[in-house]
Amino acid sequence: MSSDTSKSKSLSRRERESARHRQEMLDAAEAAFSEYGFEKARMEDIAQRAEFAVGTLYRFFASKDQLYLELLREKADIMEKRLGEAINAGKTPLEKVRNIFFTRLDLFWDHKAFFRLMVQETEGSLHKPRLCGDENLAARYQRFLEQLKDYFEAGIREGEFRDVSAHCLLAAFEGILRNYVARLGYLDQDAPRDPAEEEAMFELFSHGACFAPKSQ
Amino acid sequence: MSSDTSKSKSLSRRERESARHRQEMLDAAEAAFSEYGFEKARMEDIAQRAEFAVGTLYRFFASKDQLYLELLREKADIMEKRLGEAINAGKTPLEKVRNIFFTRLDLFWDHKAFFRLMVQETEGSLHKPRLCGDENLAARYQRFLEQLKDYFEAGIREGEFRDVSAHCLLAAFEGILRNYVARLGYLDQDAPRDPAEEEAMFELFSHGACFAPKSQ
Amino acid sequence: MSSDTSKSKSLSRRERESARHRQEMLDAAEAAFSEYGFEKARMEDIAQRAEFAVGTLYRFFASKDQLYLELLREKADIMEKRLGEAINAGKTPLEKVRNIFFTRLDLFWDHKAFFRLMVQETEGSLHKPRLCGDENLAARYQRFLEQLKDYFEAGIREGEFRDVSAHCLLAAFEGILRNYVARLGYLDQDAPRDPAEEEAMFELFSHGACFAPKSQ
Amino acid sequence: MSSDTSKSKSLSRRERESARHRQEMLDAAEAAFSEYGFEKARMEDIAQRAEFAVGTLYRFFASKDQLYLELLREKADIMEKRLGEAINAGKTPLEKVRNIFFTRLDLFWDHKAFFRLMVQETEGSLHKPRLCGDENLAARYQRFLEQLKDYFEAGIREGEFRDVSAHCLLAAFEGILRNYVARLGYLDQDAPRDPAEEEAMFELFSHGACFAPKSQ
DNA sequence: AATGAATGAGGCTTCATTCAT
DNA sequence: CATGAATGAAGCCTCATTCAT
Repeated sequence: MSSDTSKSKSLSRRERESARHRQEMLDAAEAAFSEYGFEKARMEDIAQRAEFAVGTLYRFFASKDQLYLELLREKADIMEKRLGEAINAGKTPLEKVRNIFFTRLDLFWDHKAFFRLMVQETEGSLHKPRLCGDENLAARYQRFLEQLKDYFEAGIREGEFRDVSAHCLLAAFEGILRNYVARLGYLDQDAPRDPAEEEAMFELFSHGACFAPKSQ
Repeated sequence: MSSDTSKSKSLSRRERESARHRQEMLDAAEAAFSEYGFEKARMEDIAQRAEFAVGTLYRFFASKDQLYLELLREKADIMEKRLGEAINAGKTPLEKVRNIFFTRLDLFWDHKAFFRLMVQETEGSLHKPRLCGDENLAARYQRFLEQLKDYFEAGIREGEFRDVSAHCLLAAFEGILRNYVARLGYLDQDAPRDPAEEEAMFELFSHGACFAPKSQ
Repeated sequence: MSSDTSKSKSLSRRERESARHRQEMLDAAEAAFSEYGFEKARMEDIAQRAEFAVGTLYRFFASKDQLYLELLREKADIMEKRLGEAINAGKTPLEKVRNIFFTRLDLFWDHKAFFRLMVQETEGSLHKPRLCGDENLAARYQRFLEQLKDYFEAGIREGEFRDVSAHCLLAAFEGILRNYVARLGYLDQDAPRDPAEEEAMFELFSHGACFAPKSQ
Repeated sequence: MSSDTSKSKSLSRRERESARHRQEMLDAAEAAFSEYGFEKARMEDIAQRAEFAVGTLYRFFASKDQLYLELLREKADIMEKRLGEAINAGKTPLEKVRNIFFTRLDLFWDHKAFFRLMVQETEGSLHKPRLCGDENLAARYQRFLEQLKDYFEAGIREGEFRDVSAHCLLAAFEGILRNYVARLGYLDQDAPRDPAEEEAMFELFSHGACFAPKSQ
């Protein structure tokens, strides 16, 4: 990854340019897909945003599908990395879960366009062929969910979570988080970030909407 | 709403046939859109499922967009009606909210294909032109959300809900419900209905994932 | 094939039209491919010649390749049929060979455009993927050549042909015939049919360019 | 024709390099065109085979068409030269014809890839614009055929050939030769050279497939 | 001269929509 | 009303050619 120190400079002028262009295309694609959705976004839209000709896109990505896939992969890598760190930073399961919650919100604010895209395309589409590349993104998300479920299970054993089936916890967690993000990405598009609200959402996840029942 | 008793009898042979055909087309459209998504579903797919010719579709619906819209409108009407009844059946805000939760689950199990469709197309797409017909479905959903928010606000005043901002309550509620439904519609497609699980989800909404803090 | 006498008339209006249109497209394709070659002929050229829109071609043929293939198949069927009859009409191997020679010339004059096409595309291209459909046309031609070779072998045994290896006879025969046809199809495009010349060509095949060596 | 001895020495280092590169490109083009055919061969294919960049091809050849043309010209020069020598080496018309036959076979075995190309592209394509450069290759081949025809005419006058119209002799000769070569270039691609077979083919040209008729 | 990234016209194909029967 | 063949605009992709380095 960062191992070409000496020679990289000789090969680099071109290579760096190339990498930058590739990134510009991915960014343009992110914007276009996010705005129009995968189907409606035209390769020419993307090319124009990236300020390249259509043909140039095809020097970097074999097809529209492939471009989409690489975009997802790139983002997934970033998120997996940051989430991994966040998870490690938490000691107890609850801490881990909490870190996941807020890190995903951080990620949302850093990659808003991409989350719009995810919301549009991911929700029920994880099993769509388009999203199933070699390293299957759906599977990646599934794996992440499994991991998350493990924390819930651990948390239950350790008495941090109530004794509800872990996959219900998971569903509630994901639901609250994803819906909150979807709302911010669409309906309240221009609302600024509001830490208090975020805290409230997590609080709702942990303690619910109602007052605690008497005995317990 | 329901019946035009007097006039229907004179024209009815024809009218009833026509209405039946129209319904068959809507059903076919529901199935096709749900399976392929809006963009990928072809008018011919729909025609075939409905056992009509393509041209015939156009006698009933001006365009693919319009067909989609009318499908959504039809379903929205059904849901609005049943939800209205459920709401009326509840006395307190909490009861209303609870009824909404379970009635929407009932609706999911009665209109699975349609919910798949909603999950695919709705989440972030409510503002998409396609969905914005004359009577704006997005607006309808918004109106429903406003109403729901009112119940939360009332519930807060009446001490049934904790004193969290109503729109956070709303977001948590919608998130948990929608995500649960999305999961059932996609990942666990063949799982049978599980009332205990549904109850658990609602319980998570009301009392959260963690044990109640001591003092409160 | 010819079994739908009674009912065919009711279904036919459309079906016959359809068959006619299909044939018009095949004819247009024959002309276009023959004039420009497969690669350079555009689907739009074909559509224009057939006086249809491009899209209409695709109701009948799945792709340009497929259209080409069906064209070849259609012609191959015609030729196989007529050649079969010609072969049967000959008693001795020599007669069969002679009949093949002249029937192929008949076929040339009846399907000039197609022969131009064959000359362009067939010569060395029989093994090209494009030409290899389900019923492999290259294989069909090969099979025909095998059959022809059998007649040469039989003719050798029966003393009608000189004792040269049959595949050399075959090569000479095909060479003379195909080259003659190629010439007529291209260089002397407007020359009228000349039976004397045809006879001379066959005579050259049978007795060669030089006078017979003395003793033999 | 052959050498610019004086001037070549001053510029030669560069010039020789340049000439060598040009030749490498022509060879690469020969290979690519021969394998894929003119249309399907990409300039990049050629560049890669030649181990140059695409742009460099354009320093030597103005266009793909031009490159093709120059390739043909180069080969045509070689062949014309060798055929000229072969012709001169023959005393009588028959000897000349015989020499042409075998020299063209020699040329085939020395330039197999090119003959594959010829077979693919030449047969009926001599009148194609692509092949019609300034010095019109079709015309060159025509001129050669005219010359060949002259030998046949002379041979007829001198009693070496039977009294058939010279252009029929020509057609038979070319047909046998070209078809034999096409066969070797495609179907029996890996067959080794077989002098006996070659002799048999020429023998078939001269004395035909059948036994001589009694009286003559 | 050499490079190879960038260009963009042009081809194939799809599919919503129309219309003659 | 029903039909389904026909239409043609629009999208994806390829590749000959150019040009800044």
